[in-house]
Amino acid sequence: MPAKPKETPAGRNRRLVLAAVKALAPGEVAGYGEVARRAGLPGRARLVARILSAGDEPGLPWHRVLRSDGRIAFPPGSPGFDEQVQRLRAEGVRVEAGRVRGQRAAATLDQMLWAPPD
DNA sequence: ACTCTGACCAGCC
DNA sequence: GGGCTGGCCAGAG
Repeated sequence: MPAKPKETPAGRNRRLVLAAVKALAPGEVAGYGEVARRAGLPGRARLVARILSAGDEPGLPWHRVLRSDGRIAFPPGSPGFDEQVQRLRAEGVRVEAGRVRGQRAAATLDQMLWAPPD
């Protein structure tokens, strides 16, 4: 076989992030930081945001990724905002005023850090 | 190489 | 709950 496509660091990170997002089950939501952490890239929340904004990878459940406070990342009223809300509701996620109420939406930091394992 | 800009986050006040 | 600050780092100009 010809030359192997030598994966760049950026390409590797992208692959890890995409995998972490794909791992989210329908109805499950996670914050950008949480996704980054699961991808083995703690502190790289912004990288996750950038990768999602690229919009590649068809079928990627990008709508399951929220800000750490449970809010939609898009400005309220924007096309992306509306679409994300619709997709989430279609999966049974409760969304009110741009805020996700699903149990696992990382309610508050306190709960996130001290929440008992279910 | 340098500056700006982000679908972000956590710590503090 | 709200506002500011510093940290993160990859593209674009």
